[in-house]
Amino acid sequence: MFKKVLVSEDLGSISNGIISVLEALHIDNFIQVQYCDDAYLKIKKASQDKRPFDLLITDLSFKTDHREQKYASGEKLIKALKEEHLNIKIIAYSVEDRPQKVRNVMIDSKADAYVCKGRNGLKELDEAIAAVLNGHTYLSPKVGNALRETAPAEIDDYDVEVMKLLANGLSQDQISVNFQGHNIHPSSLSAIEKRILKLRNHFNANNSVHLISIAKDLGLI
Amino acid sequence: MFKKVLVSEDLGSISNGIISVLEALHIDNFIQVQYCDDAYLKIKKASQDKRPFDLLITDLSFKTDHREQKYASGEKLIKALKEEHLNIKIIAYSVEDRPQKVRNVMIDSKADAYVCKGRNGLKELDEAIAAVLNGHTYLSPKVGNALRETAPAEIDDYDVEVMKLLANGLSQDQISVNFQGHNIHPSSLSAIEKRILKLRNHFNANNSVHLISIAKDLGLI
DNA sequence: ACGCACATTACGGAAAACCGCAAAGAAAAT
DNA sequence: ATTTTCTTTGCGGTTTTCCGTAATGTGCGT
Repeated sequence: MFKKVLVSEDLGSISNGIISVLEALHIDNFIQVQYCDDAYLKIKKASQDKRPFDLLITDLSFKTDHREQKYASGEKLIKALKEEHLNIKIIAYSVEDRPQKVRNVMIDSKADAYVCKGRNGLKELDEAIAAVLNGHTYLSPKVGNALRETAPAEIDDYDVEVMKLLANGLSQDQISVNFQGHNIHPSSLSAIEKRILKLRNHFNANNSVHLISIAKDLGLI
Repeated sequence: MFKKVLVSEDLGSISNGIISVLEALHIDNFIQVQYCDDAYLKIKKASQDKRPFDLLITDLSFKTDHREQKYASGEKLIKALKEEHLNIKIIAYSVEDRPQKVRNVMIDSKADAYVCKGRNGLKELDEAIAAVLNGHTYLSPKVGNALRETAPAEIDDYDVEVMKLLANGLSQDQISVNFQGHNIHPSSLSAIEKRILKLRNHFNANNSVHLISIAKDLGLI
């Protein structure tokens, strides 16, 4: 079983739940942190001291406050740790259940498991720990098909930026000018139009207003 | 101190946290449910049996699943209970921190306290229980000024309906037709235009997209 | 160098949004 | 009944969005 676990989660009430799972598994060597940066520093330090953590359970979204954070989200933390190929298993524990998000975390950031907070969250977390321990990956049943689904035309950073500017009240023309000013390409009005059209089709939106409404609901912007 | 408490919250890990607070207060007569409808039924039943609950701690948003729910959200549950003037105190416990939402829950649904989930959520929950016990209301510091802010009273149901339809992708023309079909007045295209203009001015929005983006952020729609 | 696929830009027309002002209607006051 | 005021509707003109299509550019393999 895992010997040393780090729990990164800013809501005190939730980490309580995680810890009850750990205790049920007789894991008593665990530490809690509330910021991604703290998690990163503690893991690095422990590794250098030859007393490494072997499991990280982390939330994805953290409320921002006054403290400046280098790793603002769980994804970034996970990706950073995995890129240093530290020998640590990572379980993402999030309310987020959108396939796209799950894909990002599992494929891009390379987490070992993705557990959805929900009615069965703690039970699934328990299962995830067992799976990861045995070198497998794990996905909550709710998002189990996220990786198999036909990857829908990716929504990339460019798309998100366009939608953000739209939501901030810029006209397509202004977005074009904005992109030219920031050397972002493509930047022509025509290109902006085309991209918005692609997004509208992708989300089955009738018009720009509808599109931004949907994107907001999905938490894309 | 409260004698009998109901906790309504669909995320198991969070209700664990709530319960640890209750236990610290030596309240051991509590029941957990994961659906608003269950909460309503249990409270009604207990009241009829002359063993009423005297405190309800409830989340606001519940993930939907296959089960049809009469009360889909915490607000509706709170409002229904308060309208029957059962003698029960109610604390809303939510991640939501938008003033408009807080106003709705406190003023419209008539909750006794509003606690934001967050780093200090459990501590504040503890304070809220104490306040409510003494007949006071309580707001998390983060949303403490939500009720004092200049209430945007001039946004009425009609305005909200217009914005909802806009957000759902209807053109101003289609909204006009929709209103005529539902006998809502005014319904002319010109009137819709004028209303949207008023809303844009009110929220300092550049255009309809911007308006709907703002309205979503404020929780109006 | 050439052709080919794909990305980007350009353009023109129809629809919708945006904007100001005027006409018509309804309600209230005198 | 008439005036006054406010609400609702109508309308013309400009800008922006929407949509199809065409032209240009760019990278890549042969």
